[in-house]
Amino acid sequence: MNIPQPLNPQVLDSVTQTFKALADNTRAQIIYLLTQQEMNVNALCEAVGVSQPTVSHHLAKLHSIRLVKRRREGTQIFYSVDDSHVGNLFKEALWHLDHVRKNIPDFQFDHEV
Amino acid sequence: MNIPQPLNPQVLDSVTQTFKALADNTRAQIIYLLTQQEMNVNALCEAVGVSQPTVSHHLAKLHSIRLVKRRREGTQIFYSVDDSHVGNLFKEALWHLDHVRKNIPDFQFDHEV
DNA sequence: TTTGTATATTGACACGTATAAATATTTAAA
DNA sequence: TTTAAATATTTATACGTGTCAATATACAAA
Repeated sequence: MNIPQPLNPQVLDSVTQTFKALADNTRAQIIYLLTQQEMNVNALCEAVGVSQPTVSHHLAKLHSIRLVKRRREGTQIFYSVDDSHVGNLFKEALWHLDHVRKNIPDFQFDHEV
Repeated sequence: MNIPQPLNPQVLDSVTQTFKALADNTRAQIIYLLTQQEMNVNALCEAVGVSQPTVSHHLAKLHSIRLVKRRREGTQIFYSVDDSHVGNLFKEALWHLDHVRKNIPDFQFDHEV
């Protein structure tokens, strides 16, 4: 029985960083909203319900690993997801949860998206 | 300009929990190995390079949210990924990183998987 | 330049969690 | 029942990070 080769450390780090970016309620909500349409910082603050510095802090992190891109328009800055894989990541997660819910009836998962 | 409706809190929590499970080098490596083939705890310890209690701790977490399933064979317990979406999540993350690498040449990402 | 608005950065704090050592549990074999 | 091997649990510790308040910066209008 041969053991499969582990993922090389640098790729592993990159993958983990990507998942870390989505592993927080605030950032996940931000990303979800941005998969729907581009939004500026203030709109995100109201929609997500956290302070402006907190939203900016998260956006900086998301932008540093290229999960979102930005576009200036006067004093405002509009953010949007950087590529389609970001939305796909979300979809796969939701599908997994759907799989779990179907196979384990009393799993805590409220099903309206 | 209408603001999209945020993801409902319970679904958001579930999604975030799923990403949290992959947002750690040790767990991500474990999941990656298990997408290749089922393995027992000891084999995972050696392959990942952390202590047995640590591996068991992570496996318990991964199992609690149904990312992995287990099968007993004598004194050993073999773990494997619970459904195909788990592997797909990984693939989407790698594709995103590939997209980043292509569009931003000097992005720190070593490209052999 | 001055004023106002939008966004970014800094600093401090509280909380979650990854880790290993020690211990407990489970199972099979003697 | 005793012994050994595999896995799980408990405990304590150290580190990372999400949050907001205060402040700084960028831009546009007057």
